[in-house]
Amino acid sequence: MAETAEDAEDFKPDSDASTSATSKKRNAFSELMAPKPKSAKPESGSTPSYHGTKTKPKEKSWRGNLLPYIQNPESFPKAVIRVTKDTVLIQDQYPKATIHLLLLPRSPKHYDLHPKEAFKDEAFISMMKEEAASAAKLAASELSRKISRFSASDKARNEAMESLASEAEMPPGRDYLSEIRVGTHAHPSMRHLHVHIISRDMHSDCVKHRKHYNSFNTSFFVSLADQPLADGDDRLSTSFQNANLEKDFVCWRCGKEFRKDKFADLKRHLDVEFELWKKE
Amino acid sequence: MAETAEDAEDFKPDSDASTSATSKKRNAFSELMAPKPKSAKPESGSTPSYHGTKTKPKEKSWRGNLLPYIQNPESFPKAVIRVTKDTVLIQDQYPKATIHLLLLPRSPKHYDLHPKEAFKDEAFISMMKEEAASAAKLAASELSRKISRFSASDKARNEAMESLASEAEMPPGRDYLSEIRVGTHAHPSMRHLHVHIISRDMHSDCVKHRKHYNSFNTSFFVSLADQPLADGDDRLSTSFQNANLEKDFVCWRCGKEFRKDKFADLKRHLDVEFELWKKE
DNA sequence: GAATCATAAC
DNA sequence: GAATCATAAC
Ligand SMILES: Nc1ncnc2c1ncn2[C@@H]1O[C@H](COP(=O)(O)O)[C@@H](O)[C@H]1O
Ligand SMILES: Nc1ncnc2c1ncn2[C@@H]1O[C@H](COP(=O)(O)O)[C@@H](O)[C@H]1O
Ligand SMILES: [Zn+2]
Ligand SMILES: [Zn+2]
Repeated sequence: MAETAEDAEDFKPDSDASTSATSKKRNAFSELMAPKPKSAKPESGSTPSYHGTKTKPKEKSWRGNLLPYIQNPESFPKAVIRVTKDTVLIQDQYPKATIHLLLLPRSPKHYDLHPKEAFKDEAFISMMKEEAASAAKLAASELSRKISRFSASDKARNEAMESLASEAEMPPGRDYLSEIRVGTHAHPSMRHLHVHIISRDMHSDCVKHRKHYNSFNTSFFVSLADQPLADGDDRLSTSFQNANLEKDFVCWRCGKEFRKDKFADLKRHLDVEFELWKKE
Repeated sequence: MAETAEDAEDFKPDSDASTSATSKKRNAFSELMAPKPKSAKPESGSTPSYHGTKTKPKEKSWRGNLLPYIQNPESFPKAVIRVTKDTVLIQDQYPKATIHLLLLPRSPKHYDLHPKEAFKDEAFISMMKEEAASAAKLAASELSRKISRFSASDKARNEAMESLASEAEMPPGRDYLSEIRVGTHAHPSMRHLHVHIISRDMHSDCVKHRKHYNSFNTSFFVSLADQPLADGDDRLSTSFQNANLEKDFVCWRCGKEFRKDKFADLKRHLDVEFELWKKE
């Protein structure tokens, strides 16, 4: 999420476009959540320059770090999950939950717009909702792959699976899709339009500070289903959103509250919740 | 480890004596590495007070947080692994590796001394080495319990185990004891004498900054076997030890170096090494 | 020792 | 956005 409304920015060169925050295996789809170690930089001059003139501060270059995935998805086989006519689906490089993907529209006409502007385009929001729905199904099945073995509600189904039962006679099993959330941050930090496809758990080493948690667990997180937002929607208020990031914490699972200066306590609580949640 | 040599300290009350940094199960021995959620404070006035007079700055009270384990081990059933005539063995509350225990001597005559002083006592160092050797075996067997299923060198042995072979016909298996290190920090932060019993991996969420890594992976970590140190041993030099904490990183497993301002890179590398190491 | 907060520099 | 470094306050 962006630092805090209307910030003036310096012109700074950027470092690497794609280092990873986690490790283990490598392999885009099958290893859905495993980030990557180093990897390529954007190939060409992907960041326009305005420096020299007085007013306009040059945009920080790291804000453009999602563009290479759009322009050159084949260069990021570990990160890119799917490319369709209209979108690129990637692994978030600093996943804030067990599953965390980003859906990027390929249309230059839209990818440079702020979500609230882009989603006014009816055909565009409609396309994005469809692509996101399909991405969410993918995320759900990957979540299932990761935690089904701990799941009580999947027990019967998994046993039927073992005994090679046919789909028709298999009990339904856990609804993983309901654990996947789809939406944008009210104040994105990364320039190119992206929709988060994320599991609810917030169990990740990459959740390191208050804003990480609150940006996904307050109204700062805007469901794609709510787009386009009506004029006057609270969520369009900058001060409202800045305040959301500074709020006390509320556990996504049980509603327990933690003072905003008790992030470490929240983290320990999330660890416990994660274990229980897997077992649901 | 201590902040940096000879520091002047303010008089401050302490908060909680025993919160935990990890989560999951609870159960001292069987769940060797699982820390604890809250737990008791020291019962009585365990911290002496000198305030009032001019020079001596009152010791920070958190430095006394290991004392309750010694004075009242039965109050910490999740943390305390073993109590013998001479020592208390506990889980480190912020484990810096897969296995991380602390061995605390019970003798008030020794537990307040700096390691370099205490270990001059021949009977004492001898006792501590024996207790530590036994604690290390315990740590090794717990390490085995945690990672043996990934281990190539344990494969044959584990299969023999499955088929209920007798110990005599079982292949030897991995030497976990060689993965356990035993020693003290050159400048401990916690007041009461404690010996670290720690697996080599440094794979832990609690390893959060440079000093965490370097205090266990430079000469700042003093093997118990090297005690008592000879007069004139480099490791008794404060400036030498302060410098150790500020050094570039060296991977414990492959020797790869990382600039000291690349801690995040080191962490990613340690994640990779951990996966490979488990599979040895 | 752990943890929160603020601040550069990428 | 991530990451390093310094600084209180416990
Ligand atoms: N180079 C990158 N590749 C992939 N994801 C990234 C990269 N840099 C940042 N991110 C993620 O992009 C998201 C941007 O968040 P926001 O702009 O607040 O919606 C965060 O979830 C980051 O973890
Ligand atoms: N309350 C506590 N209970 C158990 N271990 C602790 C506690 N506080 C700190 N520690 C550990 O004690 C060790 C002290 O390190 P040092 O004084 O540098 O040898 C570190 O490994 C800490 O994680
Ligand atoms: Zn909860
Ligand atoms: Zn290495």
